[in-house]
Amino acid sequence: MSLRHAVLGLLAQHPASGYDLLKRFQESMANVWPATQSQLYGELGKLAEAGLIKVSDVGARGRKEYAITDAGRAELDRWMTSPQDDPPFRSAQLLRVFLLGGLTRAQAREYLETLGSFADALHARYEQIRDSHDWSDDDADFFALAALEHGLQYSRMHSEWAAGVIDGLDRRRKR
Amino acid sequence: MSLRHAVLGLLAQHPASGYDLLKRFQESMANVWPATQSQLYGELGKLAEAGLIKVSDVGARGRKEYAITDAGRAELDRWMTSPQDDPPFRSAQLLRVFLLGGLTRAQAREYLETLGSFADALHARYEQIRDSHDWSDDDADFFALAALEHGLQYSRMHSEWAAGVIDGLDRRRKR
DNA sequence: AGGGGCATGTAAATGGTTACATGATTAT
DNA sequence: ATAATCATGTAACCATTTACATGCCCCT
Repeated sequence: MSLRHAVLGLLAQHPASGYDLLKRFQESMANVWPATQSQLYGELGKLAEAGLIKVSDVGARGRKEYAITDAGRAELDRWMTSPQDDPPFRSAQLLRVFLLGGLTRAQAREYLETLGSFADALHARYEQIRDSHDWSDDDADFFALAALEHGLQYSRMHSEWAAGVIDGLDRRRKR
Repeated sequence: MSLRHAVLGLLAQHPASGYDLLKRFQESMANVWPATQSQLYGELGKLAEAGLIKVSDVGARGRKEYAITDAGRAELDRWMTSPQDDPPFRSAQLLRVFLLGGLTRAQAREYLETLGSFADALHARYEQIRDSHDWSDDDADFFALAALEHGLQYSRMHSEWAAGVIDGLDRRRKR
């Protein structure tokens, strides 16, 4: 149900076409909630059918501009204040950690090193976004930066955690 | 594809019935990859049909014990060393952060406080698991503790991050 | 005239959620 | 006897992924 609300939230800022939304989406929210082009167009259709958005203009090349309706605003508001029914946290990386005992020590160590590298690469990517984008001081950018900051802190933590587990493994081995 | 491999990984440790697996699963891996009873039984059926596991024994009350096959071991091994095609990270909580600019300052602040409280509650739950469970010093528990440690670090980081954003919001307001 | 970007969709398959449904055994 | 626990499944629905498919408009 989250993509639906992401779309609703973007349209609450101002009307846009699917194509517009896709671009705005991919360079911001897609980092915390990936979605494909087909999914986005699918949601637009469903939202329109449900009366939460409506076609506000039709332009060249069949471009359809959508605007949020009052019902849509109400639904968005409901969702914004309901973090308690968000989908649960899932991580295949951590799932694998539970099964590392079935691998050799060398393989387990290698896996943890890979996780560390992934986290470092992600951190670098986030830094690059932070430094290359030019941020305004409006609310939207303040919150986008807050989300980015979360990514920076998390990738750092993740990398350090992996290093810590490797240390623990090495110490274990020596006993 | 991850639940499938979680099941395979548990069966690689030793044979078990769906019912056994469900219990082992819910108190460990379910924290990083939730799954329901129906899903688990469904996967067992599909895995058996694919020849990755087989029924190794049938007991009272229609109890079916499953064991991993060689093909299953091969598939597990492939997955264990392929973190690069894990499903992407998703967080509805962070998605909402991007849309906080559409709320009043008070509402945005309240939302961030809620996130902080959720994180604190999660941290407490993890501490409780750490302290109430009695851990052996075998590999399985070493890695389960490593995953738990990740949870502890993450919930702490998340809470502090939320507090930091609230601070930023308050400072912004004063200018 | 042709290429790149604008613009929208459909279909099939897979995975996850929720709700329902049933029955056997064991311990008190 | 009866309640708790053991034990397995089905069905409908929704979300996500992947692949396919089409065509217009603008700039050079």
